[in-house]
Amino acid sequence: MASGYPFQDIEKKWQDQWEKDGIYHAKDLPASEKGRKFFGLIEFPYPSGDGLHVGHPRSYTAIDIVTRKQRMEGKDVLYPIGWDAFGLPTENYAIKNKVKPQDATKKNIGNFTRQIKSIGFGFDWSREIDTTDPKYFKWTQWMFIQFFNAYFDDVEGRARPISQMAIPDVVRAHGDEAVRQYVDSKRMAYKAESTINWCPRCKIGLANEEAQGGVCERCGNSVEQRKKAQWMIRITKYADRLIDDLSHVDYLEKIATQQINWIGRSEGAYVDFGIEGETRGQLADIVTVFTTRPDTLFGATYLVLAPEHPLIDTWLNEKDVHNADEILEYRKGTKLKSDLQRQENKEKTGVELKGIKAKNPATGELISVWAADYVLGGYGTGAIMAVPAHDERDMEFAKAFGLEVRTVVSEEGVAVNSGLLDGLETKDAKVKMIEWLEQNSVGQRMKTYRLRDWVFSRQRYWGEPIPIVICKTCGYVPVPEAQLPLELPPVEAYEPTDTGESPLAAVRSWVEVACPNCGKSAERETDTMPNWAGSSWYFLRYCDPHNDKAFADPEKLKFWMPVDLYNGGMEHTTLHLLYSRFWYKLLFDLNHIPRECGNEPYRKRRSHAMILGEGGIKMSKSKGNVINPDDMIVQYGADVFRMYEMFIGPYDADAPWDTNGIEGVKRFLDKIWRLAEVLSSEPWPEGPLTPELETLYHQTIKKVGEDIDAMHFNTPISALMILVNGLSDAKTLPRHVAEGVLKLLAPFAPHFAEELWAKMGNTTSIHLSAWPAYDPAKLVASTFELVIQVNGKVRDRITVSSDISEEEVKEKAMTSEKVIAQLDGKIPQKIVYVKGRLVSVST
RNA sequence: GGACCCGUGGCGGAAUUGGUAUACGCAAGGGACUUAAAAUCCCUGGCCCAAAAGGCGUGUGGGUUCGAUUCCCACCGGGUCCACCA
Repeated sequence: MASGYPFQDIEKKWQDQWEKDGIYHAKDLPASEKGRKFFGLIEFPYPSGDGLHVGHPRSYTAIDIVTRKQRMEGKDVLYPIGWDAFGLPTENYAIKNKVKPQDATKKNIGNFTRQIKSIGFGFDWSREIDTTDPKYFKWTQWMFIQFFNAYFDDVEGRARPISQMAIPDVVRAHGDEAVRQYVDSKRMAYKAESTINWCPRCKIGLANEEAQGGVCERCGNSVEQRKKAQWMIRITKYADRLIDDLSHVDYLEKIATQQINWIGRSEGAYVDFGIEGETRGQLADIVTVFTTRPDTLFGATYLVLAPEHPLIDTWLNEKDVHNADEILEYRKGTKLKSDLQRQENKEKTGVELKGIKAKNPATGELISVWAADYVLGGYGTGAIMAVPAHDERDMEFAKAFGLEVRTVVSEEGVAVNSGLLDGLETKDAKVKMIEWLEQNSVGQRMKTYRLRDWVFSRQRYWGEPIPIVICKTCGYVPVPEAQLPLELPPVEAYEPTDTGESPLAAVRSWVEVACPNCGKSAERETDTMPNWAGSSWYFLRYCDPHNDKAFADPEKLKFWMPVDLYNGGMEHTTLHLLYSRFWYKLLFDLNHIPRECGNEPYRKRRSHAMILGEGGIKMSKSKGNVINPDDMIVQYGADVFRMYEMFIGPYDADAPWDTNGIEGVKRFLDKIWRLAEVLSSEPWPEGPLTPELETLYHQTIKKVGEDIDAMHFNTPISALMILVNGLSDAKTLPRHVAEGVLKLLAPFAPHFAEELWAKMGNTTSIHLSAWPAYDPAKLVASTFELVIQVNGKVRDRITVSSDISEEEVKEKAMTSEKVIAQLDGKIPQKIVYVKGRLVSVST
């Protein structure tokens, strides 16, 4: 007896049929039809050699369910798929196995494609993209050149073509070279010497976002600080917009919060401290500090500079300091400390810059100046005014070195010992102090950010070549658009170098090139782009993936953008998600994205959680607890696998894999299958449902629909189980109800529902059929169970008519034997009736 | 140290957002069918009590309320992100 769902015979058949009929192909419509579109997006996968993880299908299925429902509700759905295929693991694999990264990528994509297709997602494969395809990265390179050719207009608060930038006369007066340097210093994509995070294991420079906590995001090794000329992108200019525009989009709150924290805006003031040498008197130098508490300036009893602060070099060179040896020694020690060590040991260390004094602009006092590594070179101005009375760290330092502590804010939060500020509350004192600073030209209101510019250079092979030629005469010259894409040359060895030079530098035939501008011999930039480049705009390419005239036709962008629902991992919150929002805004400012698309790429962002191994520990090869999707599909079929991953728990919570749990879902589908066999082997038992089942059916339609919209995927499956359990006892069953159940099931188990749908005689796909509607009038049953509470405890339950009046309810309550027994003669003080639910009697 | 989140049966988890706690599923025990097994079907199932009645129960202790898993306060435990950020 065939007791189960024969998925082997069915799933592949429908996958082929759907592909043949193109039922998942999104149609490009005129922008005026925008109301009909739905763009659902999952983060396109990195095709690693390990193949698909069970975590991938969790989010793909979730968005598959949402988009299938949208399609059944009549929307023109775009649910695309592609490959984010540049990156280190592939390159490392290629090096180890002596194959070309291109070939490894091709093989991995093939494997991922096979796996993903076997799960039956409604992806529009005709729009498949691959970031390593020259036809794709041509546009990544083109965009980089647009950024190179742009500057940020601080007045308008947006990026503009650099050709429109005004050159100050003073610069112009210094000649062409000065103008060129000035222009280069203003570009949105610029090359600059900077201290970067260097991972000695991966042999690569990392962006701050990739080196959080001082360790390499990929390998976990602790990073070193290295000075290197790097291509950077000026994301800091967008800090405010990246924060402020979050209020116009629907992101999970923790995602928005994390981005805001990462950008780290803090408001305060710059304060200038004049420097005096002990022996030489007033010097020309000024140390500018940043503070969020300008109101505590009167309590600033010393100054601290980061050890790498450039003014220290000046004072060393000019012999203004008396203890040069001590200072150099301290600097050396600081350099050796990795970020991790600095975090572990928070004891305050430092050295006084003897011979140097700073003048507190508020008090006129001369205060000592120190170098200490608890002040970071990369944040604010790299120098602080120390107010030990009101800052814990300054206090620790002051204690360690016996420095003066002066209280300037009372415990009630009122300024004291602060001259003009005395008696003011902190908020007002801040305002007044900033006014004073500005009037006396010793400071100004200022915002600072934790966010740094985006380090965009990588010293590896498997990435997009940065399309710049470096010419001795002309400086940085972009590769002409007609010569794009600039492809990677074949290379003998992909190994990264310890010197921090890209493997491309060794390919002289590729590096040496005529300057596109003057024709003289020049060299190509040999750094490549980070893997975040191609993923920063891929959703735009999905709108028009085969265009070879532009990255996308503006008319198509107008129709499809923004993305309606974007799902991805929390780990990308301060990486891909932040970068791509920035990239989009930059293109938007430069008029490459139509106004109609809006200034944010994603309308709604949600996040999946992890699937853990059995027992709740993370799946890993070393623990041997990895579940392979391929095995699950062979054993249970795609639909059971999909449905189990949804049933496993709330979508936004981690959940452990449970082999027994998947059996339960299998039983559920098997049960429907057997039910359908019974129904189709007899004359159809046409006839009405009982009133209870009729109500349950309509309630289930409502619940399944609302839960899908709310991204709750475990509860609608429970609801469907309850409905099917009920219907399996029904004596009669209308055909439209049977079809309705299949439709509700279709987003979750698309092959299964399609097969039974076809068996019922339907000739077009269930996935193109109309989503069932519920009748609000049928949501309420004709009777309900009235709960009667006495003093908050349930004492009786009676079945009553739904249209029972409050008076009748109270009457029933007071005549209940159990209530009478409980009251024991006492007179109720209060009777509360909650309509359709319960009545509460209290004494 | 800061920000945010979470504590419900043996397990994964429900609970209309202040209204019957433990839906649904798993595992377990008992039974039916079977020579037997698998599959399937039926029954039981928070704790205390022999059962009923009753009492106790959503990490702990308080509070608000006719009524609290839900709201407020304190504490305990766990998690995530950030962190010498001035």
